[in-house]
Amino acid sequence: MSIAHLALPSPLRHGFDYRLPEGGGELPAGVRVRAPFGRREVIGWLLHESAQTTVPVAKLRAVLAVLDEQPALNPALWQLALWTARYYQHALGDALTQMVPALIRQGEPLRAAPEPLWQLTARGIALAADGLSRAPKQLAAWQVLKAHEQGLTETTCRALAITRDALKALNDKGLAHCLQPTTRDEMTAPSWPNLGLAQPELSLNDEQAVALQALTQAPAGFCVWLLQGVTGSGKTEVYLQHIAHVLRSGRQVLVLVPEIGLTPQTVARFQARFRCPVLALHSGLSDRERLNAWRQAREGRAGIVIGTRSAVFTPLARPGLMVIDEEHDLSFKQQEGFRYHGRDVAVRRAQLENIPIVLGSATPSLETLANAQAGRYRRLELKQRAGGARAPRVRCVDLRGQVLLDGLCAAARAAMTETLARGEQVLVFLNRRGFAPIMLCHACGWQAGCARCDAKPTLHRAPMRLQCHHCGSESAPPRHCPDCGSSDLRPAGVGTERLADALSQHFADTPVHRVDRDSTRRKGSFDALMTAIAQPGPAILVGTQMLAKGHHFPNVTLVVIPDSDGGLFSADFRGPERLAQQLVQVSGRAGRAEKPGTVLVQTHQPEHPLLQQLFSQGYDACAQTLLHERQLMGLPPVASMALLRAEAPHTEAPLRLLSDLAHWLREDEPLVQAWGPMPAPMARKAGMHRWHLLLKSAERKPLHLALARVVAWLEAEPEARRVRWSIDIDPQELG
DNA sequence: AGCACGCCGACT
DNA sequence: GTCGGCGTGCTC
Repeated sequence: MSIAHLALPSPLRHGFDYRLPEGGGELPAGVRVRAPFGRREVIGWLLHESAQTTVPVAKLRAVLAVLDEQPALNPALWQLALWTARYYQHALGDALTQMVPALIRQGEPLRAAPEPLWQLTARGIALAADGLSRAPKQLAAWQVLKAHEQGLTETTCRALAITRDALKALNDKGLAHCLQPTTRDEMTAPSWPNLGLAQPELSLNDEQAVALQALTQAPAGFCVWLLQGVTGSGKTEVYLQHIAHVLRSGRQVLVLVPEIGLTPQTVARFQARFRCPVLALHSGLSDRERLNAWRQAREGRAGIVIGTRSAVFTPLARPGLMVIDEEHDLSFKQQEGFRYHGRDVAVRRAQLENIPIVLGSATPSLETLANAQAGRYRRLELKQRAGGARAPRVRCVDLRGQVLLDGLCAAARAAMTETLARGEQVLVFLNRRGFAPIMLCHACGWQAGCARCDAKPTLHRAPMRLQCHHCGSESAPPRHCPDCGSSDLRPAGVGTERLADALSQHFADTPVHRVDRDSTRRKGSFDALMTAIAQPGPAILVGTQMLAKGHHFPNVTLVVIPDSDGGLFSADFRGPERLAQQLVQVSGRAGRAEKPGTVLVQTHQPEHPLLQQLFSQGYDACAQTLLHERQLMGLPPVASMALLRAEAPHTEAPLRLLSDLAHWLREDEPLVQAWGPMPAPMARKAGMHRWHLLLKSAERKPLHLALARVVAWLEAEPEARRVRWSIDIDPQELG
């Protein structure tokens, strides 16, 4: 009897054995099968076939159907799936499920039914270039079809920004026609045989040219590059020219960007440059569109795939290069469930596919810097701002003893007034949305608290609500203090909403734009704001994180950071690193060639060594100090770390579980240090009591061996079933 | 994770 | 009387 070992969509971390119908021949690993599982039917993945099983024969059920002839994932991606599940201690079946589009895990065929092909007719080929000069859309379509004599499918046409209307118009004029489907093998040839650039390349400065030269002249095969370029140094132009090089060799390129970076502008920049299909995998795609994109990438029809974290698993028929833009960005780490790090998975993938990968950032993570220093990554630096722009001037303002009005001191207000008077723009970066972070009673000191979390709900004004940003609960603010009955309840502290209100009163003639999750919730409102901001003339932008990433505001010449102290004393050992990155990234939003920017940092700790060093010597020096500190404390990236989280409605069960585990580890695993259990930074969240146990080891291997034992223990332990536990490998935030 | 089974409060 | 709350247990 033939036994199939399957990975099934379930959080259970082991395979399941099934009987396989006889006479099917040897099946390759990685094909999808349909199988009964409990009371339902699921789609699983064949891990391997075998002649025997440890499962009692009576329990075995039969595979219902084999869905694929060929594996869905090529050998490199299949190996990547196995590696990723093992590395992050996650159930393989669940990991595989998250690696493919929803419709693939629901059993849709791997490949689309053959589509009709669009081609130019003989008349279309003979047409002179000015024949369609009055129909720009048709002209563009005609040009693309002319460049692809072998024909293009409708899906590919769409990816090339050709509308159906344009095709129809060309068809009506007898310039193009649609051929009925034939059997074709799209896996073999690129759809962009002669890559033409739709737009000329920008000229490079010396540093950029050196970097590009290094990238393009390197021997083929796996290599990790760190492209470290200060904001405005033209990293993207280096990527684009490197990508052109790879596309010309007929290979495909995968670009990962942070969640906030996948904007229509980013995609447009790629589409404007290359005459090859550019796919954007963004959250707005329907399941069907996502499947189409996946197939196009997998069959080699897409030249460039741009996406966020999960795009790292997009199969490519002819991979040639991966680019991870803003590699330090937190959004590359999935923060729940399958907690993989998109950048680290990408590096492993590049190794398995044997292709180069470029990690780009102005403020590389300490992990990446350490890898570069150890010689594992090759480092390229861009220190000049393109076009001769100067780096912004940074001023620290000592807040001690100063009177603050809506969170701003007199010096900050004066600087803003001057800047606006010159007709320039000001950006105020505040990482707290809402009106005020606290509501308190002026008579007795009572503070509003969240019923379900150890957090203070934020007061929002429009509409007037108390909102907990941690569990999402909302309530109407009380009119009287529940403790003393006083009606003198006051908002304390400043959020973006309050700051924007105050500034529009103070600078009554200046438009004030607020950019945060609340003001950009509606679709398209972010783009509208960006358009408004791009107008010349004085303006004030007040915003959170959102403003710190990706976008450059050429009219902004003053950046004000009202509160930089939070990150200096964070519970998280990565707090200082994140603060340094954030300050540098925000500063980079300001100024351009003829108008250098100023950054004004308000702080109660002007002599704090981190700020001192960051502003006098720059990010690299600061990163060196932080790395040295990590070394002394035995923290990542010098050591390996994993975080065990446990939570339950009452505090005892998770605490006891982690205590037992810590005790057991201390006895049995001398190479692993266990810190805790300790209450999570927010010990109660959404009604759950949360505990952490931090595991650390000088070497990765003993930590992973110990974790495998921990998982086995947790899965067998009946006590653990009443606790929600999870494992976070290389935790990025201890929240 | 699903999806069942199973045993206790407020409704037709 | 039963509709449904979520605790507990199982999935080859």
